Amino acid sequence: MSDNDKSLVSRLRKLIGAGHYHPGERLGEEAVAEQFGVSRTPVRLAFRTLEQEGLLQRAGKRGFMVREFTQADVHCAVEVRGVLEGLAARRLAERGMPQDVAESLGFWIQKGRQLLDKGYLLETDINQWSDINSHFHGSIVGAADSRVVADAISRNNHLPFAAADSIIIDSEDLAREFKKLQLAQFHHELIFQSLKSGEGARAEMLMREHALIGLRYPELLADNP
Amino acid sequence: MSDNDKSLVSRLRKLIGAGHYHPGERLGEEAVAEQFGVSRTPVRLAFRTLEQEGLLQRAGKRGFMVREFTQADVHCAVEVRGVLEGLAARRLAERGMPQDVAESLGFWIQKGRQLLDKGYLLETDINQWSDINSHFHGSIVGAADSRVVADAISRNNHLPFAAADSIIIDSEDLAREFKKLQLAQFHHELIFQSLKSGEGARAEMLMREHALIGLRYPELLADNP
DNA sequence: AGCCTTTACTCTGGATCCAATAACAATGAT
DNA sequence: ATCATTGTTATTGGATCCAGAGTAAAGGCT
Repeated sequence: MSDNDKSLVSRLRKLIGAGHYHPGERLGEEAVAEQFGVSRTPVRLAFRTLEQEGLLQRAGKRGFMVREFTQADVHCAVEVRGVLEGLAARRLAERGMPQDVAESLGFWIQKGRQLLDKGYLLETDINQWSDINSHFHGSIVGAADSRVVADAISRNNHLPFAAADSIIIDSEDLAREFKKLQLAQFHHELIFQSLKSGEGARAEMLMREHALIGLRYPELLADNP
Repeated sequence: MSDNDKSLVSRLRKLIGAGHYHPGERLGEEAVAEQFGVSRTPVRLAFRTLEQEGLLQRAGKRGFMVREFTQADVHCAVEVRGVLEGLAARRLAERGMPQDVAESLGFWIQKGRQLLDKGYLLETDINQWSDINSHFHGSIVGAADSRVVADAISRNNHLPFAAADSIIIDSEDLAREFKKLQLAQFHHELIFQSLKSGEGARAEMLMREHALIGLRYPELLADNP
């Protein structure tokens, strides 16, 4: 086996997220165990974890099935992330942002500017943006200084389409995607500003709106003038 | 064994919540297995589940320990519930409340009125209130019609002090507790009103404020005039 | 005497085995 | 012919076993 080093849960998570198993498909312990060249025991553990994460659900009285996600589910997951990250941002603003956090956020904003300043988007920029974005969001959540909040966010992020760095980039229309990232970058700067000045409510609302960027903005940014 | 019918996770959950195991205490699989008269296998499954729920955390490289919760954690968990139930309420208000939901909420509000109308509180009323309260909150979350939101809330509620029906009632001062429940009832009625008239933002804010009732209100409701 | 090394033992993770139960199929009765 | 009941099979849950890793303890070396 070549990739036994990665944990079974994360491998399964990836496969499910990638749509390798069809929604509603029933997963047998034996079958998966064999497929991964492993015994049933770790598979049983993994199934329970994936159930908790919401990727699997019990199929009647016996076994598990791949959970089906509707467009509405995607929408809700993003909105849940919005309110939770909004809470984190508000906490941070109300507590006052520590110096090192401000520096870190400033750094990632700077990186974002550098990436977008050239005025267009390349395929290779996408991963970089994803990286910048994760760090920006991660810094805020981390600085909110609450394991409870952080856990709630990370549990929600287990849904593959809910995580902050899961903006779907359409490589066919990099021009539109560029506009989207430009807007996201602008959001980041506004959020940073409000955090610095302790505007809790504003930071929260900006964060909530920012979460929706992948959902509702595409049509507004279309090319047709 | 008398109570083998209840699942191991829920039994452990209860024990941990009740403080039967000390925070930071390390739990050995063997020990717990023996204590419950069961083999190590189900205990291993249970431990992973409890870890996901946030009640246990990994103790270094080996085993699990009971997670410690600070006062700040309690506060955050309640606030997390606030924003999530707030989201549920707003969704419900924006979609328009179906007739059956309105009837159900009205019913529980009526029950609450009946309980409190006599003007004082008895020990025996506490469980009744808890029941009414769970149903009220449950109806709203259920009617929000989103498994993703409902799951996020229920995962947060696994923290024993975060659930909506975990208002700590001080039997020593039933007069103050009566004021608290009266206020909670009033919140319920306001929330109901805003839901009916489709005031999403108001419903959300009321729900968020309502969550805090167990945290910050006690001192305000003290007896000293 | 203190620190490092080595060894022994405990504990967890994975594999296999056994029992219980749910799904399925077949046969018989109404 | 259809439904019910019974028997068979497949699959899951629980128990035990084995191996590997981690921790603690003891002994030796500086």
